[in-house]
Amino acid sequence: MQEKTKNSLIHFDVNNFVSGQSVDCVIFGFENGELKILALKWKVPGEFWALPGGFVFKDEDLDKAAIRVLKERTGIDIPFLEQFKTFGKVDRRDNDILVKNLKSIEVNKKMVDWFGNRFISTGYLSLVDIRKCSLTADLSSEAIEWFNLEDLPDLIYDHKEMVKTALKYVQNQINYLPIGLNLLPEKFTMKELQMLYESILGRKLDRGNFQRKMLKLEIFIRHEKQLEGGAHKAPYLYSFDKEKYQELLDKAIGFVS
Amino acid sequence: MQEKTKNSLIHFDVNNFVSGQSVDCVIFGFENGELKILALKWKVPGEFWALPGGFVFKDEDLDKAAIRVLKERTGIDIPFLEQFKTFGKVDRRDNDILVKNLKSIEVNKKMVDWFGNRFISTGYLSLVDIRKCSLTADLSSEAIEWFNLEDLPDLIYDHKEMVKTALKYVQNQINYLPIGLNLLPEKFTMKELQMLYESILGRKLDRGNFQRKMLKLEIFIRHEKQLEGGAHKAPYLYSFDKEKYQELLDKAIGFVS
DNA sequence: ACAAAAGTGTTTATAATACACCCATGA
DNA sequence: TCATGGGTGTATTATAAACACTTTTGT
Repeated sequence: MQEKTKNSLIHFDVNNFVSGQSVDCVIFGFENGELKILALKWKVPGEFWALPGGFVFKDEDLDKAAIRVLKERTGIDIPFLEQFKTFGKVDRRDNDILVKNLKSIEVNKKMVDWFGNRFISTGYLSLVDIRKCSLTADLSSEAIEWFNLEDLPDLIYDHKEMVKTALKYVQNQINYLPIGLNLLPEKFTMKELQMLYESILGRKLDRGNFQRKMLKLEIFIRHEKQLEGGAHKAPYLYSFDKEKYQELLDKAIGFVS
Repeated sequence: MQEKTKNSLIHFDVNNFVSGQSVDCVIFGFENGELKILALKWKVPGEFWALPGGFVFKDEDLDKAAIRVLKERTGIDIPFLEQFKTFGKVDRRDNDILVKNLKSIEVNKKMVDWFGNRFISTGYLSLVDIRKCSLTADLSSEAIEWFNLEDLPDLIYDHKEMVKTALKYVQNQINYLPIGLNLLPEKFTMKELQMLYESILGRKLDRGNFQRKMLKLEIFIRHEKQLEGGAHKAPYLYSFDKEKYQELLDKAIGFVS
């Protein structure tokens, strides 16, 4: 894009956007048995981390805006994000940080007005396989990084609250919806799936019971054993039977209604 | 706030509002064993029914706006509404209806622009006791009415979808949260509570099992028998033990997290 | 042979479901 | 007294939870 300037914020035309409305994305990733969250570092002096977020075009569906914004800001290209809550407190944006940000870029009057506005932000979430994501921070970001839940840095505005809410949302969903299709590699062990569940729920589960409960769902295909491994019995490899997985999703959603 | 902006569409000053953002309320009521929904009829030629909705003041939290809008448009004064989803499709508002509405009022340029805008609307819901509600339609409404779910008339825009989504939301919640405190009269029979559940879930439940399941929650106070009644054994009257009810609410919410 | 982790089985407790029985009441 | 609906009991099945036993594998 525009190479001559260091910050892409300067170039966008506020007239193209719905004023006062933004979207923010909570992206959960899973790797090495750990649940992680994606954050961007602002290109301003100081340590300002934020969720990937952005604005909504006037002729764009809100859901579509979330997908586009995520793609633009992180490089992650996924066809669906789940809306989980809209954040509408008047003072949800911290003015000090805002001013700092504005000063760091070549502001014009219109931009100041735009950023000075009160914004209502709709939160979207998704769970992704970290290894399938090639991250590309956009021009307004200095860094992009996966953080473990426990050592997530301070986030600007109410973004920390967004993360908490998103996590609760997923924890709740996990009770009646299958999970893992886009989070785990094609083939995985039951141990890996269990670690995913444990990292989302934040507690240990019984190995035997977990295995039986999962297999009873009948959404798995069992493959040959994996050869590599430690000094122990080699575990089976599974993959999702995508048809049955989708059926279960549909059934569960239908059941709720 | 602004006194004269209070009720009528003609008088309100669009400058006071966040542009492009609205709230709509799905209010469920319960009476005579039937679940009902509140709708307003627009003061325009034709039959245009809509959910009670409105706009958000620039210095007002989104949650607060929903409470105020409901009060202004229906007279219902409740301290809390539950946000369930934000509707952000570009074409969610039907332009024909919109134009009809604009023509029926004394439009000025600013108003036309305002209503011509694309609006993103956040849906809020609540469950209320119909007998405790004294309804007062606002000046922009010709009528206000409770409708049975089955004979709900056509609603404008995407309001029918909002109702469906809200209902699913409540059906889902009922599985892990107690319900009924603000929906039933102070004293009620188990039969009445069961009818409430059945009307929300849309299916019959077993009488004996329902009773036992409820009583095991230990959130009820059992009173003396009701004297009136048909040719049968008089049922017990119950009321909610509000402390324990709240405890259960908190516990369930805490459990999800 | 042994430790480690996988696979599977057993036991117990709890919850869901279906339905049966008796009781109180007004007509 | 009898039909009606209310309160309660029981038997069956399903699910959850805790934990034990056996198997495979590399060292």
